[in-house]
Amino acid sequence: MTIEKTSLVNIATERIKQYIQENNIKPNDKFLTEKELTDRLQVSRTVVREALITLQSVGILTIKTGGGIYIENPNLNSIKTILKHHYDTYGVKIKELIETRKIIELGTLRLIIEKEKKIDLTYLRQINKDYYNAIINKGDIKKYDQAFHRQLMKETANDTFYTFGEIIKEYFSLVKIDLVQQEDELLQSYQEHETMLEAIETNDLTTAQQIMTVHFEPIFTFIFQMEETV
Amino acid sequence: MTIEKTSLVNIATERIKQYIQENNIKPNDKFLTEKELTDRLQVSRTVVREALITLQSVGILTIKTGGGIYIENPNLNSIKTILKHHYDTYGVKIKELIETRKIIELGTLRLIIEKEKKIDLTYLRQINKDYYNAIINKGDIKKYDQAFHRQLMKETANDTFYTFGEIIKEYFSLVKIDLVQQEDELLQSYQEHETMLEAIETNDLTTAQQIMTVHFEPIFTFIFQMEETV
DNA sequence: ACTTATAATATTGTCAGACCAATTTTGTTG
DNA sequence: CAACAAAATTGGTCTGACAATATTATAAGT
Repeated sequence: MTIEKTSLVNIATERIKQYIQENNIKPNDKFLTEKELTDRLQVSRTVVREALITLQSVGILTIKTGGGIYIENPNLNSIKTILKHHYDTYGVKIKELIETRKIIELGTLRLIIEKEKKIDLTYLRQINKDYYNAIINKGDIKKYDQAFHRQLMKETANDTFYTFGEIIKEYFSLVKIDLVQQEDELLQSYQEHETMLEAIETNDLTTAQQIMTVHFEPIFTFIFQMEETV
Repeated sequence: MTIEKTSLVNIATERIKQYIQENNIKPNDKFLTEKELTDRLQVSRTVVREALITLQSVGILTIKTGGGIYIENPNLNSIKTILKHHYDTYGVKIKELIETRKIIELGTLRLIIEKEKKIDLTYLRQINKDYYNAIINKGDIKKYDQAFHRQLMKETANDTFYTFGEIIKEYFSLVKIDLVQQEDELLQSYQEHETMLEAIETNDLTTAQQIMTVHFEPIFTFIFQMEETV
């Protein structure tokens, strides 16, 4: 497919990846040392090191000074790092990002409701109650709002979707939007959460998505105003 | 946030990234040479090289043998590479991936229809016509089907969404699904495309999404059968 | 026997210098 | 001016050395 320019580092990198897969080496396992790799691959330590650094930077393994090399956990942190640089360097159109986020949230509702299995609404209601208390007591509002939406995504019982959702949320969080909301607006937000849960309970996708759309409106309004003033 | 263990390579990597951003160096621009970097950063060539390789592996720059170092285009190919390894090593639940894909496609329709601006339906109809001909003449069916869905995503006029969609599609393409469809099924697929375009034309989101759901049914059926036989 | 402190060893981090390979630049020639 | 050749530039790989850190082995004390 892609025409890879052959270099010893590239070859070494591929062979190491292959070795990890074929030998079914698990995350957190200790990997071979640099010396063992130079012996096996018959290349210089320079080449081995550059290959290892490449693999480290894409989150496949971690190198611990003096401690050896280990297989990294299959989190997608390296993707987040890439997106962060992408954001810092090229920026992103905030409106586009919010639209994307909205699509994900609407999709979350669809996946939940289309699933047959009933979800744990009690926990979601608990989170929303914490959210309510945070509003009243001037607590960490954002924390519980995020927890609510994250838990919704988890309830899709779709790890793939959840992972992509997390990546987009991470990307989203790079945008610092100071959406100062009054208490009454926040309470309405709390109420929308509640209504959404009811809609989920009755498998009413249309209503749930409608509420979610409303839920996103303040932020769209905010962006619209920002773009106007500029 | 993250506690970075200080190493010269890490420092060099960060400083190079910073340099790129501060000096507003554009993609495809020629960057400093290894020598210039060793002079500026006052570290050995080894450290500079390892930093450069790190940055290359996350798609920030490319190193051309003998030709110098260049700023990479802001594509997200490195993310695709990471996902590919992730897929090869840990696999993915196909059903989850298809669900995710479906959410994206449904979101595509929403974004298009919620936009005020009219889209270029002529081009989409042309692609679908090519799709039709491919079916009749036993041509490259998949190609035109993919082109159709990609063009739809483009019409959202949301680069961020499009990019994420492409990443998911790329991830999706790793799964080799041999969905052997008969000519009549393919023709129905063609017809669904056509109906979708009509729904878009009349801003009928509900119908458009309904057709898209139907459009995905054969593949879900296929997966369901596969899971049953196992 | 068990813990703790210390020494020895292993492993990664950085450096310097050399030579090779690919590319670019320069110079020469027609 | 164009085409080719030579030289210079630039990245690719190797070797050997020493430093910094982590791990392991050893010895001492209870």
